[in-house]
Amino acid sequence: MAVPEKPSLDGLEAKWDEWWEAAGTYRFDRTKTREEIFAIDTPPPTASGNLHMGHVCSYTHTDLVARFRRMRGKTLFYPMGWDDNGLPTERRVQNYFGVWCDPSLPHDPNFDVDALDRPDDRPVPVPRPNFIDLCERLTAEDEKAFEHLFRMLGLSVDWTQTYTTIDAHSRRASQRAFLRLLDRGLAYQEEAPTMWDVDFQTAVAQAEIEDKEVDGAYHRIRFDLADGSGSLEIETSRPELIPACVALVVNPSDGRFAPMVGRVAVTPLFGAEVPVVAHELADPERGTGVAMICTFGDLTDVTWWRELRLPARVVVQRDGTIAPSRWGEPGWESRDVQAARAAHSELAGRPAKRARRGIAELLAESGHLLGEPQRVRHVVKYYERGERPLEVVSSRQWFVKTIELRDRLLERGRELRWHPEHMGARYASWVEGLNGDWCISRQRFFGVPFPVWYPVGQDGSPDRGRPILPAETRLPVDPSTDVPEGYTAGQRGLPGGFVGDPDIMDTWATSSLTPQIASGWEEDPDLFARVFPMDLRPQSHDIIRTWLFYTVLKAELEHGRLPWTDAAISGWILDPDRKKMSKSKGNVVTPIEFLEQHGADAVRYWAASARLGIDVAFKEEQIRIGRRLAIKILNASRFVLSFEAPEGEVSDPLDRSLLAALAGVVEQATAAFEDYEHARALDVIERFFWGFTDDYLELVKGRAYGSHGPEAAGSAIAALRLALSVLLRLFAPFLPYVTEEVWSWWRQGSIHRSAWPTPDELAEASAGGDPIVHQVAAWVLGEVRKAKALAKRSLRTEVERVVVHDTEERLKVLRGVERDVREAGTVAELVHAQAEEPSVEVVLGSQDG
RNA sequence: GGGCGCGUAGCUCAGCGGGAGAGCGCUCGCCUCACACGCGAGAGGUCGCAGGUUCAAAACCUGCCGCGCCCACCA
Repeated sequence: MAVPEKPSLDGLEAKWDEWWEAAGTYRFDRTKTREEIFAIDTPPPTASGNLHMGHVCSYTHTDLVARFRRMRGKTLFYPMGWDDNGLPTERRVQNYFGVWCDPSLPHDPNFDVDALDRPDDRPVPVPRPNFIDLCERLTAEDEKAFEHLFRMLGLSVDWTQTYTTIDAHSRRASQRAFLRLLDRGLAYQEEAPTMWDVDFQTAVAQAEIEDKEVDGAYHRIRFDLADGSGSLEIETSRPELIPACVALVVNPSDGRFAPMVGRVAVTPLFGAEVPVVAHELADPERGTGVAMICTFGDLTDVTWWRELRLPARVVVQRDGTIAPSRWGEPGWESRDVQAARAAHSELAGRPAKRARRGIAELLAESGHLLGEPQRVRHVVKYYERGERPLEVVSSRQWFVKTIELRDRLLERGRELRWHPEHMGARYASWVEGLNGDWCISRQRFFGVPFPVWYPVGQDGSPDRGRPILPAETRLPVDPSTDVPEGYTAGQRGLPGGFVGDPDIMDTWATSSLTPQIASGWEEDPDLFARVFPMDLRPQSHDIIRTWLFYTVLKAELEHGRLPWTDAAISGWILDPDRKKMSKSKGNVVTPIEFLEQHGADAVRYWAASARLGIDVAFKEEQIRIGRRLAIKILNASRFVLSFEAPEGEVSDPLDRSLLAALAGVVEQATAAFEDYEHARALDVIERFFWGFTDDYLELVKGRAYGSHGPEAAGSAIAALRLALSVLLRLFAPFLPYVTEEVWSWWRQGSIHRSAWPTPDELAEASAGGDPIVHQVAAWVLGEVRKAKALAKRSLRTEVERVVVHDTEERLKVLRGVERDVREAGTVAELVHAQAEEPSVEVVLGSQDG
């Protein structure tokens, strides 16, 4: 036993992190069976980003669960991942090395980025495999910094189980999953209108789209009927799409326009004849009740176009500009081709927004624009990282079937245990609102390529209908540099040869496999059987529709089951003004500073006091409170352990009372942890602990020092030590450093591998103990202290006499603890008086300075 | 428009059918042999509003107001 004279929190992080690493305290034990293992699907943080207090908070939440389960006897499968696959890394590598990824270049085995030929300042094109190497190299540095922070924070991760989302293993898993879906007809490619970002020039999925409210204007426009018998009016915020108009639509039940259905209107300026059609989705309440159908203004247009079998006249190009005029060609017939060309030439080449102003002028001149455009604020779809509104563009993309699985996915959502429970509603509303299959192809460069080649026909064009696929054993492949079976490299791109699919997968196509990637799916069947499906997915609520949803989807498609049983959803950390913390607002504080300044336990205390699922405002004050608690544990422990372990056992009613109350705390804390209510567990434990130090310790101090003989002292000391052992273990998940430090003063091994306390281990020592005893004693002591404080006297002041008025029953209880109360309150005489209403009279002694 | 969550002391929040609570902050006092990085005490609230259920409502029901988020709409 070595209790330091002046215990301190300083340096505990470095000391114990090293010790735990050396001792393998958190190492996974793969000899255990599935039932003995608790497996966590740790969120891989984005490399090339920054870790902020939100990460600290949510990763701590997960660690609390891990440590609790470990002490409950489970072996933890608690890996870490780094998400280095995606746009952030791509951009960072481009800027850092001054390169860009060109998948058309062949892999260069002797590539050396420092020896690149740089004739000017322009970025240098780099083959994809080499670009991926650069990504791995650069992100390795981030990952080191992240690991340092997480270690310092005390995450009980098994660092030997680390993976990254761009490494060969992850690419293999992503490609294997894709090939299997393809084989089963669950993945397919199709030329179809999809949401398209005109700046990044890639297709995007519904999950990556966000709404933004922007300025716009409604233009009221007149369409004349072809036979000259009248006209219809529509309202649109996108008049530049008039050349793409292929029909006008009204609701079939709308009596106002019933006679119009089936007739033909003429588009203003362009003179194209378009039918007036009817469809349920046309809303009689909106605008004029007549809408123009364009190819394509939004997804409703796509639905109309598809269901009503309308022709396509596409005018918006992939870069967001208006295409050149094609009036007069087949499908672009006009009553006045010259006029159509003239009008179109005013728009061609312009970005949509500028074309809009141009056409508004033309419409005003021609008299088709009715009144002034009406300025409005309206909602437009944006790519989450994009700067311009999304367009709907027709292109060939890979899709994964989701719509036909909707009911099963909803069922899985109900099967999953959500913490907090109401987060399940977000999943359900997302799944219910899905409007199409998952578009998984991206026209980007850095990411997992599709493991697909196409034969090139004699005309030199690839036959996308007959993909050439690699055997699973060849994965991962990069079709831009690898050659399919039966071909030679020289045949790439030539008639009779082959060509690789140029696209890469949505980053979520890989992230959605984290349970499989971490578990060694198809590569380590033994490990897989022991940890999959996992127990817990921890994550924040903003990525329920992406990470959580796609992971459920992939597991359903591949395994027909949930990838985990429980999902723990963390909230966000807001700055003290309750605004979301973000880099752009410049209110992000670096976690490492807080860890250095206050200590990991203090920071963890702050994180642990936030419940799952709720957004919390960041208060540095809360961290200081955590530090205070850690220091208090240090000092209280030093005091308790300053007494030699006694011979005797717990016999005093006060001591038994305390331990009985503690047994109740153990029960409550355990139940709270089981319910993923770590904040409630901490609250219960902490509340007891402060009562323990403020009241119990003061009450038994004298007795422990031997004021009433060795037997009485022995009872107190035995109770103190037992309580300390239990309390340290209760605190261990929250404050791993200080509890380990104290544990090392008097126990063998790591506290984090010791057993979580149970009421059973307190049963004998607390037998017959009644919590009321401790309460009565603390009450009388409190009244005595109050009298001293009100008299502005020192707590050491002698009290001449205390008269306690109370019921016979409680006075009887008091008798049993009287000596402790008198000693703690320095009371000379204690008198009992029976009464219905409890009260305490305190007579202080003469002034004693 | 639909859904979810939240409105309790100056601040952050717990309580969710029978005493209105904690911590911080504030005020006053205390070097008491574990701790002055501490200890003790005090002040401070028509529990968003209005109805209803109940012997009893901060808690349950209904409606309203306010805040946040998710989904949908984007003619």
